[in-house]
Amino acid sequence: MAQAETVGPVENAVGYVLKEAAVALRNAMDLELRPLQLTVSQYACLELLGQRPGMSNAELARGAFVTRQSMNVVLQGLEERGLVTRPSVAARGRELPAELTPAGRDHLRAASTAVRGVERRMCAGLSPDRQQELLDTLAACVRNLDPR
Amino acid sequence: MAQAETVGPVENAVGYVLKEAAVALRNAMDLELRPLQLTVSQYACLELLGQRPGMSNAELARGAFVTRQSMNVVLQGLEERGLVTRPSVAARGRELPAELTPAGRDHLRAASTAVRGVERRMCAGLSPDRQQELLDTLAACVRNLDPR
DNA sequence: TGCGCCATGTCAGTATTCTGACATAGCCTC
DNA sequence: GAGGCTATGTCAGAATACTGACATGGCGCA
Repeated sequence: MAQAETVGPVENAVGYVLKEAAVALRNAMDLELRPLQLTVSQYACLELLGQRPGMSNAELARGAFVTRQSMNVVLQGLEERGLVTRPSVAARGRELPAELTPAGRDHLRAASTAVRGVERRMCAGLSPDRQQELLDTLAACVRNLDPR
Repeated sequence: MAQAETVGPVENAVGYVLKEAAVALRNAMDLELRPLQLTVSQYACLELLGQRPGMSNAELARGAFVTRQSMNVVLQGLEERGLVTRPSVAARGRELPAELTPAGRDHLRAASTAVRGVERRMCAGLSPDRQQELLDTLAACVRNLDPR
């Protein structure tokens, strides 16, 4: 729309569009998860536990890109609702391996379907090759930023 | 690494990697902007104003993907530090067009350089064509999610 | 064995952002 | 001109995530 000025409009900056896409995805997910009474963070926690039961709080935090403290709040909420269980005492070290309850698995199944629908909608019109390249390119960006 | 289970590991989901990249970028930007005493939101506000002076609070909020209330807090902080000015009364309607002060322009120049360095690092090893395709693909994702 | 080092869980406080609500100004239609 | 509609700025409150700090458990090395 507008002509490039000194350095170019923000709309053409990779970082800007990346942020825009992430926000759009989050909003769309939030909308779909609201009927299930789940926040995006809570869903992320359930999904991670569904794919790898027994993850500790710290592992879940790293997997969901939040701090241990934040993830602990999420876990407490899920525990109170009976979707997740954690042993009260650590069997080894200090880690408390979390697991889904049957109710948690049910919730996850519905949430996972909803989220997968959002992803499908987001990638509509993109060929499998193009989707794979998006995945690879984003992974390369992460690697490039990771070291420092 | 791990074998695909029922639906595949999260690491292969577009949404997951998108979030990962957005977080990595935000952290990297935060690290570069910290010496300048700027948060990412504050930088976004300055950058938008630098490219289009006179934007209102609501316009800036949309441009930075936050609410009007959040952007207002950001603007107040920048105003107190003398980086941004706003008229005390609206000349037309209720909009208060914001503009950079000379000090704001100086800050923006330094911040912009730093952020551009981060983007360059993020896209290191990606051909111009690949960068453009990333931009286009992300824009397509945004469009696909936007309607609803 | 003893020590330093790192990771984990947790407590407390802070910061940032959001949702909800309200009054007001411009615009459009009747 | 009157009324509805939308957009804007703003106030208040809640939710969420963060930083800082601490004690504890496992691990490696002298």
